[in-house]
Amino acid sequence: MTTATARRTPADKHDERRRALADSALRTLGELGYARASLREIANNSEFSHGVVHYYFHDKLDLIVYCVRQYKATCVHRYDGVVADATTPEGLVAAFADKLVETIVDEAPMHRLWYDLRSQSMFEESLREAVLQIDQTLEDMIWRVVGTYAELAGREPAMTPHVAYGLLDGLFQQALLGYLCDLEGVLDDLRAQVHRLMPVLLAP
Amino acid sequence: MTTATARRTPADKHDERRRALADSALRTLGELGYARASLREIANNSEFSHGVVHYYFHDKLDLIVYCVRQYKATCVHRYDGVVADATTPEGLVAAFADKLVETIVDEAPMHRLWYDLRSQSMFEESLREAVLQIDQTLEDMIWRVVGTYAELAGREPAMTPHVAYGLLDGLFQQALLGYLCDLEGVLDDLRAQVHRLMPVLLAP
Amino acid sequence: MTTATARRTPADKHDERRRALADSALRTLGELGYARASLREIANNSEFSHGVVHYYFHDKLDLIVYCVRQYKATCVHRYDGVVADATTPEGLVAAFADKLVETIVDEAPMHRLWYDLRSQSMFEESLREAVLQIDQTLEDMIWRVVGTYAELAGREPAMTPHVAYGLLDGLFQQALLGYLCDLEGVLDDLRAQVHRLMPVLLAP
Amino acid sequence: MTTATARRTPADKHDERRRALADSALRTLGELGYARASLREIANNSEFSHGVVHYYFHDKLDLIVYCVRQYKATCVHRYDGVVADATTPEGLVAAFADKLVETIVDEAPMHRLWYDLRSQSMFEESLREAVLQIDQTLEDMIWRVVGTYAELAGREPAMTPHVAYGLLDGLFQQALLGYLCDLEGVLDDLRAQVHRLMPVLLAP
DNA sequence: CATGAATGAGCCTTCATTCAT
DNA sequence: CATGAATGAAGGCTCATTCAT
Repeated sequence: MTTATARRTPADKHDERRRALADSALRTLGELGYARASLREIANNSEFSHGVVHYYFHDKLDLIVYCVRQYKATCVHRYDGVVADATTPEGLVAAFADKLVETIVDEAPMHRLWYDLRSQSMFEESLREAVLQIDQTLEDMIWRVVGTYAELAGREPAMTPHVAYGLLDGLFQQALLGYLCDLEGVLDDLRAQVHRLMPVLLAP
Repeated sequence: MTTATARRTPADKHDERRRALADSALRTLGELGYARASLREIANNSEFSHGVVHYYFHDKLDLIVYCVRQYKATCVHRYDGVVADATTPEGLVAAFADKLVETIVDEAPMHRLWYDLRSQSMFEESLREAVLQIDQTLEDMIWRVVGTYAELAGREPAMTPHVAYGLLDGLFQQALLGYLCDLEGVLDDLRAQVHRLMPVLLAP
Repeated sequence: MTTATARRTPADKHDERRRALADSALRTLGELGYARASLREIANNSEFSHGVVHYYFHDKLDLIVYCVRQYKATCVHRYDGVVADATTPEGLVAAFADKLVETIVDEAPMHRLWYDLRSQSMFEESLREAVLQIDQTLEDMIWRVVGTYAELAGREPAMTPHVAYGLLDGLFQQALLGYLCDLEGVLDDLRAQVHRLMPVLLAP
Repeated sequence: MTTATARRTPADKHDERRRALADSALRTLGELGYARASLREIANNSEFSHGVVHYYFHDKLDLIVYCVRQYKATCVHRYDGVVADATTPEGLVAAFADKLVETIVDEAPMHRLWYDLRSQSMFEESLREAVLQIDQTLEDMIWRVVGTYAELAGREPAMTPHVAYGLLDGLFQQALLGYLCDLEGVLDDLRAQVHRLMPVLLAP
């Protein structure tokens, strides 16, 4: 029987280290982007030594994919509360839009890192599998929101999950870019856009 | 009298050279992306020497911005024919959707380069001005399509140019990624999605 | 007979061009020093084209030597007035010290260029002849001051021209360095030092 | 118990490496001067690889400043023996003059490197602090000689440390230049000049 | 004569990766 | 296991010099 105080297996420790390393690396990666973040810089900004990175990750690609996967794994639950707490379609839309705006403000570096990675995957074959997987979980996440919205509204979604995700992601990306460029009003615009878009996603 | 074949001014030659250099560079850039395409590689894949790149461009950023601007300057007229030739709203949508699919097939490397550049601009301040400008011209381009579509349909657009562009760009990006990942049916899907989305862009 | 309006010979024009080019180059050279001043930069900061430099000068060394020679040729007469106008030994010393201070303020870039060149000559064989020649003319210049001073004082110099030049140049160089480093009081110090040193140069 | 042969700390090893690297670099630097000595060449002329130079030094400036500082740190004790062993003023002067001549012969490359660096500092702001510091230690060194000389002679110095250093440095520099130019008699001249100059540095 | 386009060697620096300790 | 020293390829960029026009 495994008790709470049982000695962790080496494999556990290995995984834990990877997680901690990735957590730390995400800060640097989000700040500099994939190409500009050197492994040395990543190690320097962490509590780990330079060599340990290659001990726990095969190479830079391996590290970044792990990092983004780990980050997106938490992302995927960002709207769980929104979905769970919603009682009216309007309320859900409002909470969802607020959450979108909030995450742009709070986690802009993480989001731009994701878009960076997705862009790189268009060039780098070896990134594609991970990117496609992550994109799918994001699509699922969005679809949970849209599905709940449809239910609460008593209507049917008018589009596939893929389209719903594509549309919202396009809007989100534009807003993120605008936010990073210090453009005025992009966050309020995003909120308003989501309010107007959501009803359109449902069949009349 | 100055004929069309009159001696070109030195400034003209200089511009012409930049254009030729950029044309050539776009091939390598589209193949490798911004970070992986070294100026040496770009020069090697062209008829120019290594030094000439620095003779005509101040630095790598200058080159890539010029390249993408030049490419996007032609992009911007891609749908001019679609708009000019359209006689019915359905015809315009069909032609527009076809053109979107066509450019994914024909110019995928250029499109991923653009998304790469836009992602990098989220990290690199110095890219932002150019990216914002280009994004604006693309938005205008899309708006000419939507505006004409509304006119032919005798209805009003239901959203701002910015939103229309954001939505379509989101779809386009997903399709491009799917295409590059050899996913089945993404092109047909894109076509279908556009057919379904366009009416939604108009007020009832 | 050669009139004032006679056509200049090609050789004259050639020399004139060299002079003009050198005059212009001195500005850039004095600003950046030998190693950092590129021929392109020198040409850009002049009214001449890039290629013309190699037309009138064999290479960079040739140019800089010509430049410094030309500058030092005028330097050499800097104290002519001091010498000619002096009526008392004290007056000469005062005027000489003032002139030394003045030239540090007015022509610091030229002086540091000279010291740069002289340092480089310690490494670069091909500079030595020119440097030695210029040093000799400077020594002669200093000696004219010291000689006149001795005459006015009715005493004999107590040291060779070489030593007199070495001592004064050492002081001057320290003052120049201090001046360029924005050290306080270096100019007044130099003046005072010269006042105290000059009598020492004469036999009791 | 920690013995003298105890394991050196990593920091010690790091410093030791820097010292060894600098020692090696000084050879190339003294041969070619600052501008002409590339880091590649410096590495090639050492037992170290190219990359290691950048591992231990931040950049080229960092390296050269460290090198010259290290060299001058030993310089500064060159006349300690002269000062310690002197029993008569004449004896001190003779030993001092001999030592000056000796170091020109033995370490001309190092000395010209110093003058190169000092000249460059007139152009390059970032060198000034180090140059000023080194100059000060040299001034102190000279002053220890002059002070002892005054004591032995039972007289007072007639000038400030700064002036004494300036004068002697001027002479030394001329002698170094002459020596490097293979001029005849410069070393004997220097010796004689120092013999004549030293008494002048003292008040009557 | 004069221009400035073109060359290509070479410079400083960065970096992922390897490996002895 | 972990460290950080070491490597060497590669990158962006500068520049003196050459040469066709």
